[in-house]
Amino acid sequence: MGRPSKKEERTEEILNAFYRCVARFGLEGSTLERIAEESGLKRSLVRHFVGNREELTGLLVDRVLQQSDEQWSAFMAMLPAQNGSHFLLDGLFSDQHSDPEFVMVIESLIFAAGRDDDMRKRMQVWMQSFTNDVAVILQKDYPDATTESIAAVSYGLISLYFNLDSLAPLGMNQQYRQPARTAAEYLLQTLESASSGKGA
Amino acid sequence: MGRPSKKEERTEEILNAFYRCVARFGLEGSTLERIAEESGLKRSLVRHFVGNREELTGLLVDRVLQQSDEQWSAFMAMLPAQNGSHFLLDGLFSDQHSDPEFVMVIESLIFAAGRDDDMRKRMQVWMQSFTNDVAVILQKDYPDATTESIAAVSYGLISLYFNLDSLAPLGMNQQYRQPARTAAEYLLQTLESASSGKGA
DNA sequence: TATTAAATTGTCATATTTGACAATAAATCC
DNA sequence: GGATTTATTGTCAAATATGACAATTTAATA
Repeated sequence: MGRPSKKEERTEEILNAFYRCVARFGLEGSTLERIAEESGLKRSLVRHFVGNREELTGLLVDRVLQQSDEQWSAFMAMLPAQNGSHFLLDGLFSDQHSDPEFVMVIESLIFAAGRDDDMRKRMQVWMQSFTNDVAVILQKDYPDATTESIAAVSYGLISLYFNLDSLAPLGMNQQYRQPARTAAEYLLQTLESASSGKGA
Repeated sequence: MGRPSKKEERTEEILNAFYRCVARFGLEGSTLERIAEESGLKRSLVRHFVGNREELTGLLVDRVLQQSDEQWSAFMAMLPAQNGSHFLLDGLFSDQHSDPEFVMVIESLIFAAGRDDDMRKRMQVWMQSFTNDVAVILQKDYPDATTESIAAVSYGLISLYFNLDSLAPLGMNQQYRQPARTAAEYLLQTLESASSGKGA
């Protein structure tokens, strides 16, 4: 009995508000006051439902990494059996798929990870698995490529993609997306020429 | 007459302390208290010599960008007439030349630039001229390469370099430096094959 | 030594952020 | 309606960051 709990919905609202705040003000700039205002709730309620600042950020990291994994898994599932590499480029470098809020949140978390051991470990794992997945995709298209070249190109593609994120605060994304994509294609071509097989 | 002014030395000490604080705590985490503690001065003195927070950060940005420009200019001046591209790779991707503190400060400034119009403009100019300089170096070695390919490879090299910075908070630099350099070499090779002339 | 200009110290007021908790209101079940 | 559980509001205290300024000390010169 008793009054029905709104904990789940409220937690959802609060984390969404937190997410938006982090995208705009960074993690440190996202005070409980701001989160409360953004979610339309009183600060006391934010504390009541989610807890203190530490628990709040923990839940946000959970949420962001999980959503990122889900979207990435969905993307991977859509990859064609052959030629997934070029499909990957479309996913990483087309204007349409870019999400400025997500970009800024990830940037904020990476930045904050520098001063938070737990967060750093979790982001490391996240980044590592991302890199590995890309390597697997490449290896499938270029089975004859060496491990080193696959690793280099994987890291290269991810760098080109992430650098668009990193420089996002400077607002030069529009200007840099095309060269980023072209450079990514160059890297892929490197694997083609080295590989004997079925490179696209 | 009167007591001799220590403004210059003190300002120097304070900005150095500020620099170290930003590398460790980020810009927002570098409170006047911390800067004072780090410099061994009272907070009142920090205010006395440098001014309020806004002037302080303005001076720090001056300092960092100027030092960066100086070092970059010095590096450019050392470039050989031919084959500067490979010399560039050594400069960007060798362990020895990496400066973790500088990396973190630049990261902090780029990040903060997202919420500071003046800083953003200054960082844009800085980044732009960096990109241009790289393009000029490449064009000299690969005169037959198209403008697009030069732009793409320039951005690619810079991405590989900067991404090491961006991921620095995750502490994976050691792991990623080698693939970064290999990918950079791949990008250069692309220009070689496209160019008819004197590529190394 | 007296004067002067600057360094240095110390203090007060204010705003912000956060944590803790009491008090009230609302919804559900018996 | 009464009991119970939770949402919701409101308030107080502590910590921190900053700005402003008075008071004192120090080091030069005349």
